[in-house]
Amino acid sequence: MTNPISLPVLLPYPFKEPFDYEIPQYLDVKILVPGTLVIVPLGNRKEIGVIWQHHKLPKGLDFLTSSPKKFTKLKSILSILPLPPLPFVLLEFIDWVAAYTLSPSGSVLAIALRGVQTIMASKNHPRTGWMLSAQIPKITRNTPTREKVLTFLKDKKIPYTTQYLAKTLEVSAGVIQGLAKAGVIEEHNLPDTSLFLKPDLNFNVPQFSSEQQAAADFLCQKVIQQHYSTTLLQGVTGSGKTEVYMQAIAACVENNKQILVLLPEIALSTQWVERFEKRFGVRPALWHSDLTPKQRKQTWNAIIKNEVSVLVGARSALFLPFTNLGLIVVDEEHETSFKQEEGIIYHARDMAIVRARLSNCPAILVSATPSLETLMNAHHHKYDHLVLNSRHGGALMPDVQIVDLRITPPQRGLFLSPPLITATQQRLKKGEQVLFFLNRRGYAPLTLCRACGYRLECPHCSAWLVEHRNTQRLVCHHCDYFIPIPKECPHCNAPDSMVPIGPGIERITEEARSIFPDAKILVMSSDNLTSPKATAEAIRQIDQQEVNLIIGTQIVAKGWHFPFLTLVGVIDADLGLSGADLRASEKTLQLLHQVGGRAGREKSPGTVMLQSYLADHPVMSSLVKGDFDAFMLQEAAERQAGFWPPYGRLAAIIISADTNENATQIAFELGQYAPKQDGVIVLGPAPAPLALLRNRYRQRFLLRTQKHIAIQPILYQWLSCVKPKKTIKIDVDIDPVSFL
DNA sequence: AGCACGCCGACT
DNA sequence: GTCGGCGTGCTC
Repeated sequence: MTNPISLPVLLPYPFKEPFDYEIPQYLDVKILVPGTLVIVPLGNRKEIGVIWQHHKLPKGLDFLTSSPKKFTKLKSILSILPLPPLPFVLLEFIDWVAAYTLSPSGSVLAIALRGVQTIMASKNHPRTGWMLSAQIPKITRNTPTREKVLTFLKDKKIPYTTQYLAKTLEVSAGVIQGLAKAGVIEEHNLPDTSLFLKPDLNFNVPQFSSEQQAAADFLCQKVIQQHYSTTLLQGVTGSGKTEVYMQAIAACVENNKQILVLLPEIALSTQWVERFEKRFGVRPALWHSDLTPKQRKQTWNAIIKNEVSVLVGARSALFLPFTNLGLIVVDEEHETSFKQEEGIIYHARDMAIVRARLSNCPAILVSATPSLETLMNAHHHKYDHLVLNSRHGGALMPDVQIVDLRITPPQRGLFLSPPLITATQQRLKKGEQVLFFLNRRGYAPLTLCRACGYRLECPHCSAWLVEHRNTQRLVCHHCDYFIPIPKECPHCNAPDSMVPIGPGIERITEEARSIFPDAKILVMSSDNLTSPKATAEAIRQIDQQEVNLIIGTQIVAKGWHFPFLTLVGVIDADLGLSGADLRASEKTLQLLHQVGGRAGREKSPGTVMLQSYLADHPVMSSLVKGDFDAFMLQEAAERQAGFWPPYGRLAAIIISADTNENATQIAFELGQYAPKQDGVIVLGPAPAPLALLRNRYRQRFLLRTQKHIAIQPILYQWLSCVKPKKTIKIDVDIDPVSFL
């Protein structure tokens, strides 16, 4: 076979396919393997691209037929970046994700290159330092300053930078330059920071119960086999799941393979890193959107050079150029924040499994409350299933009680019921911690005029404005709109007539302050914990028992370990059950189970009190009985009948436009071409639940197919029937989890 | 994505 | 008459 004269190059921009570029004489074709990072001309600019290759995608995802080449005059590749090529599996993975999510592969590549781009911008060469030369030539002139430098470097095993030498030895940079010129010292690359030290596997091996040991052994076995597999590690809250899978990480490090751990939120990484450090004596590498460009570049480079063994990160870490991946762990697998909702819409948990399959390595999904999809896969033996039933260190599962608000309601206009107040007082008196949970930010979710009934609504979204008393504002939770709290009704001008309806955590905090005046209260919501640092500080205050009453939203339901917490009060257990969301029950159960799981994780037993008007709801009885799986199986049975996920495939099409007319018009047009075939159901068009969002009018379709029917080719064909104006956007959400 | 080109309104 | 708004289309 003769050498090709051109090669496909994929650019990190919304292009469906790679472009072809000629290979110039001065570049060796043999080193231009797929994955090689190159600079190519694009229009009148220069861009980073990647030598691509057409991958055969599995049935159902192979619908993209590449268009016949019409370009005759090709431009040339300009140069090659001095970096190892992207690993082959990453290229495959990018094409796979692009096809699955119906996005341009260039856009997916852009996620994978978010660490390399800065290399171009910053002219940072690898940092170098100085060491004594192997053979020291006779020094021509030996000055005191030169002597100082030589004495310092005498037995040094690592290089020191010019800057460091000049500063600590109080000599000028010229002295060092002079020594270098004379050949007395020579330049060496600095070792790539100490960020990526190898874990010490025996640093602190935990004591395991027999149940934990068996699970750890099983996972280690999987890691040693190095084949694709997925294991669900399901352990009740506080069962020591993390320690168990860290054992698998150890086995993988011993195997000299890389490990990727995905967490749903960067806020959790602080506590996770601490646990990791306690176990292995070093810190893992980190990857999330808050890294500085420098950290990003360092980590990316270290990954592609195979210098990192363990990396913990958020969703986008899936697209890092691991060359030698041996294990992927998805912790808190059920968390909906694994679903990326903007740009490329993908579910990191599902894509993690794809990545593991392509890399032929095991994946571990970890949760106390697995998602229905995962639980069903385990039940149908698609996944291995490990269960940890008892809490670590002999702690007991919390006692869950329903506070029936029909029988013991709070005082009028207030939200804490007498039983919860009494229990809280008892716990606080004993020196224990209490948590009030309400998944609602702000003071009150709705403000209305007592005189005319007018409700304050966001002008840009179909949503009420939420009062935030701390900042004296009414804010929209869907866009950045806000107004000062009005003194009079904007509609009828009645003075002092605006009243807050319903509770948010600010209001609960106010109530708690008056009922428990001596309590040391800590509020935890995304409003006051705006950085991982602030979150870490809050966790520290809880850990050190500087606070004893914690009032929080969603954020407290994460995998925190609060050893002194013994009572959890759920202010409104019914919240979340009202929506028409397919997953309303599942999500509520998971959330309440997780919050409840924060209680009684050490010596003192914990209690969970659920304030509810729906005491007979199956979700409530499941929580009381603690039979999570039974409820989920019941839920699954109901979905099976209608081919809802996980028994069928679901995709949402969201049309958004500048005017309602444009949105409905294009929705109508698309509706004309709706696919009609057996096993395929189209719902819509209908206004999306958030019919107006950020000034965009939204219409929605839901497409549901039976499991054996690939949904992507159908969508691809359907959507190619219309070519909307640039101002109208059509987004596809495969496997939607949110129905807004 | 970024950038050029092109067609309409409101200015030195 | 031009300057510049952004809607549209193209990049191998």
